[in-house]
Amino acid sequence: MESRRVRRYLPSLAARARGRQRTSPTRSVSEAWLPPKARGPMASESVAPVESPFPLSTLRHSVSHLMASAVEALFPGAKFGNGPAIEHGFYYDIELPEPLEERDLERLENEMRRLAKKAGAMVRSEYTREEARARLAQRNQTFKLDTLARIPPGEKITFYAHGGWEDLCEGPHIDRFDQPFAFKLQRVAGAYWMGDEANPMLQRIYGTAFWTKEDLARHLAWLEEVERRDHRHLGTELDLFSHHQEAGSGFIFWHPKLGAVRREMEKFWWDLHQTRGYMPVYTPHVSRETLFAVSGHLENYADMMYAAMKIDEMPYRVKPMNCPGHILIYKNRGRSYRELPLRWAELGTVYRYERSGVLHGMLRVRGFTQDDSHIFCTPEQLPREIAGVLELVRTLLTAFGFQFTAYLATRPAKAIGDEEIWTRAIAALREGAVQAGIALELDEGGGAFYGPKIDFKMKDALGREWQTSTVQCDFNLPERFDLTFTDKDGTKKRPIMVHRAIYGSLERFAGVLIEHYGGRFPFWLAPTQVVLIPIRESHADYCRELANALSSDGLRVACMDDSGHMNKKIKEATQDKVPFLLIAGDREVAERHVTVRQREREQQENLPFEQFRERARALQATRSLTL
RNA sequence: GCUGCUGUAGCUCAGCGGUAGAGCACUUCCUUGGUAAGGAAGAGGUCAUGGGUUCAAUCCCCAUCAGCAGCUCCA
Repeated sequence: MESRRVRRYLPSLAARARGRQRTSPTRSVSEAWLPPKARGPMASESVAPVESPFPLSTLRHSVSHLMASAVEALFPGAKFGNGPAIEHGFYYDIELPEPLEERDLERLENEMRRLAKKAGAMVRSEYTREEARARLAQRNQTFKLDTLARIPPGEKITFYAHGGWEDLCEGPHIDRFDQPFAFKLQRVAGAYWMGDEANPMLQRIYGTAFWTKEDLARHLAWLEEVERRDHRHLGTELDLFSHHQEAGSGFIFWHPKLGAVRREMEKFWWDLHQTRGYMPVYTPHVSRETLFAVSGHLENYADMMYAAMKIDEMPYRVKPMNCPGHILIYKNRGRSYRELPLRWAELGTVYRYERSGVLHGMLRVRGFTQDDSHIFCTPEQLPREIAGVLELVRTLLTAFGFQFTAYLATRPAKAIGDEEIWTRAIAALREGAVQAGIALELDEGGGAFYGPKIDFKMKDALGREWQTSTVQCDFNLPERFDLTFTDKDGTKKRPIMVHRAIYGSLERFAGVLIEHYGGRFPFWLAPTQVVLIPIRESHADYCRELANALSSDGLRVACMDDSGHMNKKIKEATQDKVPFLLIAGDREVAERHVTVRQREREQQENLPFEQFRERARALQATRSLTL
């Protein structure tokens, strides 16, 4: 694997790998509830690659060199950092006296094309450390000298050159530039040298390359589709949510249309829980600070918590998590083994400080509602409880049309609780997965310090992966709060606590749903499910009658009975992505029919209203993903 | 938080050192139309906020707030 070999030369790759774990199963309990950024395979990469002796990543790595040489040609004095291939392309980190602008990218592309034509072969040369140092020092390449110094003794030191421009690099590279390939420079952003905040910030130029124009075009089309589905754009376009300067960043205002979606999410969520023996609990948003001292949040999590407020001279805090509240309910009286397991669930809104630069639409926010639940059980009950949670996760994610993968995260280096309890808990997680029939991938050492967990990554309609659901064993909080239950033999024993969230955060899940569906919500979630459009004013009564009937079935219906032209109403409802438009004129009124325009279907159909009504009821009742 | 970019009508965006424009949306009137924009008129802006430079600032400078692309971070 190239990337593995390159890593020694390019330590920023390690940082990249770390960054990627943000969305990977190594996230800790709180992280699981924080919105990661989606990353996903390019649609174009699923297409069979053109026959080539070199993998795509090698081409991209080489094109990053080509770009660097173009930068040096246009901006003499540039100092080069690292320039690896990455998942969807490549980048190069470069220090320049002036910030680059987007229009510079076009100049660079032209220069790259010019250089590629005359560059010919890429030539590999091996040097001694001293020679290499001299070559880099002569060009005053201080970052490269830094990189050179990090190459372990005994390793070969190689340079790759094309068209007279050379770069310290382990390779491998393509053989020549005078062969067909297609590339595009995409954007400029800042990036710390070696990924360390303490280091100077370089300018990172991102680009991508493919062997053919067609592949590149496909990739760019995919990016456009991602752009089209961006929940922030759709949120404005479809009047779903907003945030406000007056309210501060990272806080979401759900508009009525997204409110309707959320109500459906909540209803569905609660239906699933009620039938699985969960009980609802509600806990306050603000508590005395001492509660979070006991829980350890103050000690370990203070950076993420909002400052204390004084009430009656005592410090209070807004909650960053729901668990301490649920624990207080548990501790409110003595507990018997007879009542375990206790399964308590709350849609609990929490507030966490996130650095301003990480906020992102609904996906990373400062106030959000977790679909939080805590299960208090005996060690013996653990496998059964885990199985129950996993089944619930599968049921819920599948209902929205997500595929998912589950990862078992085991004991990290820094952990509390003795070996034995970890071993038993991990065995319980495995056992639960077997019972639920869910395959586990292993994330060795990826558990939280307080217990092992299973994280889920779900894949959306564009193939991007998101982490939402998580199931975590906790040995820490039961200790800290001295939770007990009285067992059969009359002795006090320590329960195990399981934290779990399935949506994770309603904000983030809703944001992902918007992108997953591209704003075309399935019938049961659609903010407006049916729109009625009378052809003439004289048909409005009929339409209102039908609207009332559908409305009494519990559906969200709008009757566009104001004056105005039918065509325009059709256009508006279509743009709102309403699943069904029912149009009625003389013919329909006479026969008690409707003409149905179904979203994204050319063919419209004329059918008895009652028949449509049955169909709508069925779609709603089954939470069907298709119309 | 850091680097860069951005902030003009509800939305998308023009524009300019001499206090502003378009399209859509909105309001009113006309239009009764068989499947994606009927017509006309009107209203709507402290040009993000606060300082500064200038005879004069929406425009130039600084700060703040907010957004965007990344980086870093996310027990």
